[in-house]
Amino acid sequence: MRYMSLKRMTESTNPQPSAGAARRRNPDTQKRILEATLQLVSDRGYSRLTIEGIAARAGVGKATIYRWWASKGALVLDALAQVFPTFTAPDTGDPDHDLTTLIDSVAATMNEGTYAISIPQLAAELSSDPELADEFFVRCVLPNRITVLHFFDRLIDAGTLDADTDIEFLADLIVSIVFFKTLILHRPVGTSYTGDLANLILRERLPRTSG
Amino acid sequence: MRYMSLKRMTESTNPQPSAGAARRRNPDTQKRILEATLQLVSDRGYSRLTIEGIAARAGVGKATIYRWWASKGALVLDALAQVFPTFTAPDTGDPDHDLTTLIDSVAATMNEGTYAISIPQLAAELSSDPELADEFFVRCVLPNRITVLHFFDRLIDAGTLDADTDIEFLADLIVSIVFFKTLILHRPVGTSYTGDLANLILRERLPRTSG
Amino acid sequence: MRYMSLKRMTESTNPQPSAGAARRRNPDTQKRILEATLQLVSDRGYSRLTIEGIAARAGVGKATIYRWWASKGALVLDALAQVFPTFTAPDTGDPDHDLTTLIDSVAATMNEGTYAISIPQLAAELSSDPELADEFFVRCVLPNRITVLHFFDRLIDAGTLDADTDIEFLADLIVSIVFFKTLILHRPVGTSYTGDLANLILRERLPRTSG
Amino acid sequence: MRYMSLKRMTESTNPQPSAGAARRRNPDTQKRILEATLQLVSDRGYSRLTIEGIAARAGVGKATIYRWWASKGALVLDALAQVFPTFTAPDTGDPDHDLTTLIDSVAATMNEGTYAISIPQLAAELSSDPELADEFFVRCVLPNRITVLHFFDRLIDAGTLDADTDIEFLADLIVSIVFFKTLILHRPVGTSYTGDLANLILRERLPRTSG
DNA sequence: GGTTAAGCGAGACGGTACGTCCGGTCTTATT
DNA sequence: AATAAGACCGGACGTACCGTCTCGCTTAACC
Repeated sequence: MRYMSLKRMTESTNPQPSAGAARRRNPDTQKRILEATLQLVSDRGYSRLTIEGIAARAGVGKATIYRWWASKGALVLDALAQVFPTFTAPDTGDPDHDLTTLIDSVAATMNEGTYAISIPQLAAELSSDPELADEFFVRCVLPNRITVLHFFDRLIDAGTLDADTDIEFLADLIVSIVFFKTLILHRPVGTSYTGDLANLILRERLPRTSG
Repeated sequence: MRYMSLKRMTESTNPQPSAGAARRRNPDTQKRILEATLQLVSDRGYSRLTIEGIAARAGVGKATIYRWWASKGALVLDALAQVFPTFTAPDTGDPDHDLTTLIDSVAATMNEGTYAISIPQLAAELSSDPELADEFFVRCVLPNRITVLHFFDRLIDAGTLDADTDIEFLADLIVSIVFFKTLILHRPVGTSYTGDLANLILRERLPRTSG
Repeated sequence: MRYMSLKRMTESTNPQPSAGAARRRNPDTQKRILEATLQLVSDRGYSRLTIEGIAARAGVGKATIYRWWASKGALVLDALAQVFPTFTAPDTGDPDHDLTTLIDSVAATMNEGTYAISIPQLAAELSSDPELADEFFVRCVLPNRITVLHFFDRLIDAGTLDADTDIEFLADLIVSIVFFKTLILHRPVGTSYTGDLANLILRERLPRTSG
Repeated sequence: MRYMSLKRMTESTNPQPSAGAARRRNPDTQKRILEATLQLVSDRGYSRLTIEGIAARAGVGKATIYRWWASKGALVLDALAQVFPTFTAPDTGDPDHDLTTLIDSVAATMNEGTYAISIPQLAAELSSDPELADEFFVRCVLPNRITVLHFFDRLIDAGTLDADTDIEFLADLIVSIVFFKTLILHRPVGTSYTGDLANLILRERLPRTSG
């Protein structure tokens, strides 16, 4: 294995609500809360989200929410994680096509309304709550990161990439740039950009200006 | 000029408080408010910042703050912009040294307490307030981006980089990765990482694993 | 009989929990609940008493309490009634001594911590719940009132009081003044006051100022 | 002066809201709050009164109520004190008539809806809040007690009562019995009862049964 | 140099949401 | 079948800040 530096692969500490005596939660109630949360976070964004609003929308007492989630951040994270996609990398034999498709699917996710609105604000929350950050990493980031690393593994096996290529760097590279472009700069990542990235990775060639 | 795609170089809309009849503002009062804001944002972070707290700390009425700034975001941005550094690129003739120094200074800024705490939360705010985002870009990002682009200009003039290199891509690349590593993943950007980036830019060589 | 205007001598409606099918109640459980109630009402007073607190202290489910008592008032009343004293009037042949002893024992009860704390607050509850008021009357007031009336009967038989004395008025007089002094004004009823009352009753002589 | 044992004649500590810097209250707001409080306490009784309900009815923020009153009890007391009557004793020369009129007016007040509902519950509150009890005494009880004592003074001057009669006892007697009969037992104090009391006071004659 | 409009501190105010407590009902598992 | 445990909805609690709004006071600008 080439990427076992995934040391943060802690098991999820998530909705197990502390107590030893296995409190019995009502699955229907939980579902209604998570759905209401997703609805409202899409509609209004994380910062205008209120626990009262969620409770009202879900037809639930506020205390029920506080019983099972420690904070607004934990609730939103849980709700997002339920629906956050896990992409799969195609394997057509054409590395250029496969890689651009993979990058596009990452970019598409970042651009999707719900995530575009909620992730920057959630990221702000995570930056002051390491436990929550870990949970986000484990539940949303890690599965996809593994997909990407497996993909590069395949390229190495096929001889497209050198065996000693730092594929974790490549994963970071893709995610950083796509994250920054879409969520911070709010600029679309178009096909030309995707091609530049693929070119950089497959042929170690930095992009040139068209002019 | 190779990077005149800086089309967002709008003039600052900032503390001009709309009104036509030149209001007489007390510079001392403004200073106390901005200082109090910086203090508190460093101590507690953006989200726990309150206008009341700033007013109290500055010994100022709340209305005075509302008179001059449209929102908490505008105030914090203004306060940060007063102290946000403008890096300068060294020019020793050794491209590797100059470039790693430049990247290090960007990374150092991102790691400094005040910015590490406030920028992710401010970024969240910016993502739902385009005008504020523009102002941030113009006052904090643009000057440094110009520095970086000038630096790459020099490398082109010296023949270190090809004349048609997409230096805007290079600037994005550095900022994206440093931003992501430090502010999102909270991982330090050490010398090895800096070297990898310099290597990639100066020699178009992706990093390899040590093992 | 001289005082059969006790028309409110309704039978207790109390802890018969309505239902037809003779529920088998666990006597130990009931006892633990009543004891916890008494404890807590003494410690914290009626208004800071909570059903949850009682259930926790008694090691009992809340539903068990609701099953057997209709309200917090009914529960507290039941608990108090278990321990509320029934005084006995002495019969030494000295009317002054016997009467002052009797009044003192009423006053002493009113001053006892548990009752001093709980009775005013219970009285407030009774004033908006006639059924509960009736129960309180029958279980706590009536037995003692009968004792007092019997006592006055004896004084009439002994010729100390006229045969047509309105002994219900006398009973009201004693209770009213002692209740008001101790529970409303929080002023002790000392021996001088007790003597004044005895003097008024036995010799129809209003008290004079000492000076 | 025959009754200067009114030692509790402390000056009101009431709505002077602590701070030295004389916070400026809006009289209109205060009036709306007090009116809403009176309305609701008459309608629903003290215990079903909520601060939220008062705020809503008065069109006021909850915080405004909490700013000026320390507790529900203090607010209700303030509201009641605004409208609590101050009786005047008639002086026709006929002591029997004057005294029965005076007692009747006390009884009538106790029977009036608003007071009948709120006073027992307020009394319960007072029994665990000595400061509030003092304020109630000073603002509602004391003025009327002085009236009663002045009345008995006149009777002494007129020779109707002995000069050394303990008129404070007489005042207690009237209030105790009327309070107890009306507010605790919820029994009306009719003309026959009033007459008995007057007879007891003016002629030192305990009542006899009619039969 | 006196007037006057502004900036300003202080903080009252109507609101919204917070996070907590408890009431009273209902479900599940245990005894 | 009664119980303990406790989840659940709902309503109110008392608090923190929001952004707006008077108040007087001070101070600079223009008569």
